Amino acid sequence: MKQNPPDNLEMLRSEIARRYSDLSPRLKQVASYVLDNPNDIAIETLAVNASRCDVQPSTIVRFGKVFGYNGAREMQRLFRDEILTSAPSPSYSERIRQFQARSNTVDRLLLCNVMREFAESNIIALEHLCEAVHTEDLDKSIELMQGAHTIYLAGMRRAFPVAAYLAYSLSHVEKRAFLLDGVAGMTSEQSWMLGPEDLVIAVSFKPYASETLAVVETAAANGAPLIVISDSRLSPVARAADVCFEIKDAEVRQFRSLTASMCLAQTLVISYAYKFGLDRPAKE
Amino acid sequence: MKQNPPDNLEMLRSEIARRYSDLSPRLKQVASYVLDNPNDIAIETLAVNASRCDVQPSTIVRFGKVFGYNGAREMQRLFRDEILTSAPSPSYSERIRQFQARSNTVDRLLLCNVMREFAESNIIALEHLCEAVHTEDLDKSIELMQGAHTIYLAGMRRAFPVAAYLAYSLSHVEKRAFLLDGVAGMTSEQSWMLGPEDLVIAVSFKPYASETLAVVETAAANGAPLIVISDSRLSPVARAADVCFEIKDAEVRQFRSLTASMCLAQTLVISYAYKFGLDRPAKE
DNA sequence: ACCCGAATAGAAAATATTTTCCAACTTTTT
DNA sequence: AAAAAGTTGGAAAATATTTTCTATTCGGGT
Repeated sequence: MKQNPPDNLEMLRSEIARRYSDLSPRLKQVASYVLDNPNDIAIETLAVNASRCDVQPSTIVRFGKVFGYNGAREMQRLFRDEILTSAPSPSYSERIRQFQARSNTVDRLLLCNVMREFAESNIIALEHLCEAVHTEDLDKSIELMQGAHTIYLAGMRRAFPVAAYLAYSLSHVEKRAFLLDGVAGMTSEQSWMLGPEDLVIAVSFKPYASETLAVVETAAANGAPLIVISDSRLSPVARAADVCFEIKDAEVRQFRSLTASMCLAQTLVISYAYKFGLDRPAKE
Repeated sequence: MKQNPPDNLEMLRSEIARRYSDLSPRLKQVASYVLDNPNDIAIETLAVNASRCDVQPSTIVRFGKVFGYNGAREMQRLFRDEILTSAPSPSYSERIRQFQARSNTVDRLLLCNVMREFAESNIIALEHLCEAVHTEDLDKSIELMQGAHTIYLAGMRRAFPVAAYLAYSLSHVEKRAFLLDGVAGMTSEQSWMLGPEDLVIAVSFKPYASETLAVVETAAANGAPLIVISDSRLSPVARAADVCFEIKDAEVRQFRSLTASMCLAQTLVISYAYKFGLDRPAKE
């Protein structure tokens, strides 16, 4: 038995490729299956995988031992970790944790470090955003935006800048947009008029503002379509949404940023502008 | 027990969201864990997942049953299938190559590509930000912020979200902050009072808003310190600034984003909060 | 054709994981 | 304040999965 089994997938894969020709026939069968179907190895049981490559379960165990592991399970762990750390959704919280562990070792009060820390957290959030947002949701949103006579934007407190940005940039692509800003406490006066031909985009994060919630409820009651941008699909505002974007924005030392939300807002507006045929949206 | 448990992940996820508020406390814990960590549910064992969301294994089984399955295993199957079908797992480099090939030939208007393009531009802008901002400017800004009795924020049009965000987050670190929002065209009424003991932070980009310019001039006339966030040192608002940050934000298809500016804003507030001795800034 | 060592299949044993069940506890109702 | 209904923790039972072990097969060398 080998002393140092490969401890990451990439190493294991090349080791398998390297020794392939020395393997016995059955082990070759296993080898090619393993290389071709890493996800199946990660997820299915030994028995299932065995029958898929037409081999006994024990053969896979032997295969694992040949490459230095104590059994098939130990080898499977590598494939599982690969999914957890990289693939589709590189567990956002995990990456944040790793990043924070790193940035703890440096003097955190040096100003340029604070800046760097922010920038990097925001970058991670942006990378995550691309993976987390479903194309269908974007599609549906654009469709709703096209169909709307007027788009009403709701967002208080931390979400306010996002709503404001949406209102601003929508008017710049020549879409009637109206910010329910609650000036003079007139949110309800501003929102009673919205109807099925309109659209509400509500932005709301953790301590969900009651005004925003009220707008959402009015929208639902009046039959107005609703797009929600929030931090969880479990938020009270997400309930009645036709489309709900769940945004995990960067958090640095208890402070959440808006980068990812703003990026989504931008994407919505520009996609709308292009799809609507404005090849060159009005210069902002 | 329900007759038709959701038979694909997306359905299950929205069902969980829909019924969230009716669930018991422990089941809520499980619900948010499940929505946030689909991959862990797919791969780790019940016991591991249970301890991750601080619950007994049996609670997860109950959770599955509440949603109509015969047990946790049956629900887990959905998460596993998602991984198996969504990632047609050829080797990683292979996938990258495929993606690039696709995105070069394919309609660049495909929505996910628009999103990716934005995210990437913003990432580049953030990376640039770290290099472009001088530590001395940050230092000096923090000092000015500390010295100020009240901080006035000015920003119209595209810059408005940044100013709004600053106003919001400054009040959350217990700094008197006041947004000169121009409601009712009262900018000048709002700004005559600012004096040398205060501080103005003005945010302004290309077609420089006259209101912002007016605020800047009032500040200069009244001897109030001034920090400017703008897209050029040569902008009219930058003239009288004590500190001027020159921000090159991402531009995608004629549209400028605010990511870098927002990131700088965040940095200013947090740095201030920490330097000022609030080891734990008020939760936002 | 026979022997020998390596490779293999398959069943049995060991281990791990999930599910069930019930007593204890909490919350709500009366 | 007591009873009822619902929720929870935890241990025991059931199930599934992996690993070990041995008899058998296979293939090359004599």
